[in-house]
Amino acid sequence: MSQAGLDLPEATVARLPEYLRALHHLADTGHDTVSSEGLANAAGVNSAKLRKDLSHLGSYGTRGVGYDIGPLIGQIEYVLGLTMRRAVALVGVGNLGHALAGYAGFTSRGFRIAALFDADTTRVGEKINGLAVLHVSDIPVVVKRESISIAVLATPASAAQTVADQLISAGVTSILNFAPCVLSVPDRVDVRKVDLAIELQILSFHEHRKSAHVNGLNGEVRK
Amino acid sequence: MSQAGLDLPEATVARLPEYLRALHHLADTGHDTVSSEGLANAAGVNSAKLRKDLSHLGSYGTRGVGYDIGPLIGQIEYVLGLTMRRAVALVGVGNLGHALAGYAGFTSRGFRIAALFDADTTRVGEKINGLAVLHVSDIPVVVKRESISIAVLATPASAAQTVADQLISAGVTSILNFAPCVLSVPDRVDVRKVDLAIELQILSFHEHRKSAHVNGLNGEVRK
DNA sequence: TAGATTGTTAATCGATTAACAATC
DNA sequence: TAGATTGTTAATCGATTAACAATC
Repeated sequence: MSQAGLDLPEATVARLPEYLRALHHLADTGHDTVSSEGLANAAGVNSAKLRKDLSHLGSYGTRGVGYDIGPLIGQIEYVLGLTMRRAVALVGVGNLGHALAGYAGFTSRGFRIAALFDADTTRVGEKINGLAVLHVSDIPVVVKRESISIAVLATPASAAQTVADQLISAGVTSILNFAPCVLSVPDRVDVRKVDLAIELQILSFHEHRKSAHVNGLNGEVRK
Repeated sequence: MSQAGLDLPEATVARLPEYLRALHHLADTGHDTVSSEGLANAAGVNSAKLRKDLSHLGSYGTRGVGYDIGPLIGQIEYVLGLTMRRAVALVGVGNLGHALAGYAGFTSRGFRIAALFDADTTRVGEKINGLAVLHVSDIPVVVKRESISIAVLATPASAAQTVADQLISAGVTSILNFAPCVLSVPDRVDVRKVDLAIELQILSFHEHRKSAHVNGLNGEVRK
């Protein structure tokens, strides 16, 4: 009863890639099976949560023994749609985009950077990892030709919405947005956002709380 | 009754930086007040959630009018601990780390990269944005001297745990981890993880589901 | 069989949301 | 005052967790 159209809780979907990474690591280090406790530790969650998550995929464990690593990798990759290598477009090869274009993790974990775009004509033609940077005006033609459905957006915030609109009308239905702004997109398009400063600000909140604690304050009153 | 030791729901903490970004944008474009509906749109959430979140900070709105942007920015920055510019250490100036070292968003949004480290002696001494790369063996001395409590980890996964241990014993209590691995740290240390391949894999899951839908399948059965 | 471990249940917890009284 | 909008309530929803029966 394992299905692709499977409706999984979003929280589970977000953890499956971490399980997958941990399972690959276990496989690489010579393991064949792993207990929920073992895999949970490797993935940084508790074992009840792990078992609950995996139970949504169907039954890949054996009571008293654990999970068969090989088949479980196959099932998670299948559910995540990683049985094909997905083509990704990257827009914006500035500081961050340039680094993302060279990021080995994309290649090793199911993706292929199929096109690079930038609005700056002086960067067009430049090769990164053997792939030439194209002008953003080529987005419609190239995205269609390469059947690209996923894009990584690494432009300045001021350009992000316009580029997103162009990507979407060319056929992109998933966007990973590194620009610090909110994108407005049709319902059928999925957006995930990574904002590096926001991550640090969340940590800053906890630093602030920790220092209040050290001062023995239960609620350092402002002013 | 605004307090620093304030216990906020984690979900609220994670959204405050987004509100802050939207508020700065509104302030920059000449606005003085904004309604919950207006700010919610700018931040990509619904207005009920926004009002609930802000209610935890105390009362900064006026019924019938909206929120005063200036004071609200001040309050959110205060709660997030951004009234001081926090010193950050960055370890690993490879592909991604080099880009992060030059990321303007860190500087403009409350942080100061105070030290760069790498294990590769051939990179030690190299200057990035005017700051020299130091060897990881300098972590204990420099982290203490500069009172650094936040670190960004952009090393290979194989080195991440060892470097994290060194950072923590030098006094770091918050880590932003870009290495694709789980860190084990004491309870007092906060870790946030950014895994670029995982973000794409989550999008891939939704792509897979969308294509199953197009095929009219309610549950494309496997095999 | 005895020991180990999964898969599932049910209780609990936290987050979201609509609705509206309070109030500017 | 009338209109607008906040702050709060209460219902709902989804996620987490401990515990344990099922079963290898």
